[in-house]
Amino acid sequence: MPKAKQHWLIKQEPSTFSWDDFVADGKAQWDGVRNYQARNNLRAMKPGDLALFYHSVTGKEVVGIARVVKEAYPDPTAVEGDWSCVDFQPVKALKTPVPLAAIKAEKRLANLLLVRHSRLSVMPVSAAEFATILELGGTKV
DNA sequence: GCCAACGTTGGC
DNA sequence: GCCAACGTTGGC
Repeated sequence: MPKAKQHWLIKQEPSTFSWDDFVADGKAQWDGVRNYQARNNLRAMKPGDLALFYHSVTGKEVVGIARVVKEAYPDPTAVEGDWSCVDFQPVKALKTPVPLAAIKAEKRLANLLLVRHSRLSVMPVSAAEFATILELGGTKV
């Protein structure tokens, strides 16, 4: 039996790497993570897992869905330390982006780490939370 | 642009 | 091992 898919949320400033850049490239090496908690989350990802793509700072909204295509491997951009990255490819954009304000207003998302721990850049999301955000975004996988 | 929250660093 | 200082992130 295959294990149930895990769900994640990955954050990026669109001025650095936006959803549009991601779609244009067709894939992304998610490198440069320098936070242990975020790194450990990257390492827990399996190919096929789905991740919400969130624009921080400017935008502040979930804009799309990405799929893990390669599990964690050593981050080639790390000059020192023990860091990892994974590869994603875009699945689809949300029909309607889900802004942070809407997430905060939704009771079912009160425990979302994005709200409770706003500085974490890679975080797990429960299947229910994932489904709720897709519902708010008017989108099905 | 400011500030709060958090992680990391370094002195003791 | 504690804690103050500092840097970074991200919401407002």
